Amino acid sequence: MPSRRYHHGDLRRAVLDAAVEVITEAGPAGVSLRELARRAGVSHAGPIHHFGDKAGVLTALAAEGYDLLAGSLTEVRDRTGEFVEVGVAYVRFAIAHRAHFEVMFRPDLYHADDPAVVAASTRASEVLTGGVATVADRTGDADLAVAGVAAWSIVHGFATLCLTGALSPRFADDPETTARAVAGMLFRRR
Amino acid sequence: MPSRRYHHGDLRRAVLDAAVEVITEAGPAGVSLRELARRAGVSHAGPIHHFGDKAGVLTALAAEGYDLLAGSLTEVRDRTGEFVEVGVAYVRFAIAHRAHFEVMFRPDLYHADDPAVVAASTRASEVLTGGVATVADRTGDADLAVAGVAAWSIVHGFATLCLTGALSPRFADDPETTARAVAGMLFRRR
DNA sequence: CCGGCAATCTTGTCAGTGTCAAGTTGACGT
DNA sequence: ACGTCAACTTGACACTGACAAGATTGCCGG
Repeated sequence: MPSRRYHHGDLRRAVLDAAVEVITEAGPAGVSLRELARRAGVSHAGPIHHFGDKAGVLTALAAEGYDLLAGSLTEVRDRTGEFVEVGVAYVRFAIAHRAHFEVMFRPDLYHADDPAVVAASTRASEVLTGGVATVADRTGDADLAVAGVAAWSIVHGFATLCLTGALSPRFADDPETTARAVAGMLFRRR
Repeated sequence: MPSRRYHHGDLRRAVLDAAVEVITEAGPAGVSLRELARRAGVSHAGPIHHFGDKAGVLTALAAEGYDLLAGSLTEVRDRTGEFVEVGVAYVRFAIAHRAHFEVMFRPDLYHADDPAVVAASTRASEVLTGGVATVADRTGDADLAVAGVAAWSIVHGFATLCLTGALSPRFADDPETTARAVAGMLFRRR
């Protein structure tokens, strides 16, 4: 068994997977290029060829995260047609893909101006802020754009508070249900 | 002028101030103990005596941040009596004390179980979640605790999105006004 | 006044890290 | 067979966090 072939095969993916592992275990601050290389079974400078530098690894992870998020939100919107469920899906994504999420909103860790990242993040935010038009604001006269920001804010804030452990266990233990209740306070379907 | 006395005078404060500077310039990831020591004008191991380790510096910063936040929220609540303004104050704090705020909600960067931190953070969250009782939920029948989480979520989310640069300039340029509108969508005074 | 003493800061050192330059391997087209 | 180029290795350098040991200083009791 060639446990150490010269060419890895898919080092790029292996490094990203290792990054997810490490971040899950120790947070984004615990990531080191050399550790990722070790887990992927290559020499310490192997990953550089694929990502340029450390920030490049996290850039790829952020782009992948925004892509997954946009896809997930779109799917839920098209399947359920209920805007509140899109918000719940946002929270579900943050918890299921915690490592990605924790990197995505730390622009100081990666190259935030990367085209792939901005494209994917724009796509995700548009599903959220745009979908607002499909529900009734409970006052009926609010600015739709402001409502979009409000929707994004409330689900993003809830997700962040969940992940940082700021919420009491009563809410953190069943985040999806809590998220539905919280999001429902802001919007409700017609 | 003794530009380099052996005893600094208030190294602790100088290091914390330097940390705020660095974080403002390069984010929490750009902080290095040695750089802080350099800016404070002491040798590379000077700060360790006061903070134990690098995480200790950020722990002190987080505790200070939660303290400032709790004080600010309490002051606004007592002065204005309007809950929405407490939310606006939360956002104002995040922007005015960006460096503190960016550390506070990254528990992987510091000793999150530090007594001073948990005490101050509890104090701050209680002002927010507790103040909900003073306003009317617009449906009139929601769980107050859930409403507290919603309030915290929406202002925290908005603050975070502002700081990460995720919002369009139209909203990011006057965050306080936008925050008032966003918070007003969730609650309004009786 | 003065002698220790503890807090404060320095110096030296170590393993670990990010990044670059140069070399090595191997696959693939011609 | 041969060149070529991407993928990876090896080696090096400056920087970092952490620790140990030493130097300096303010201070407090006598």
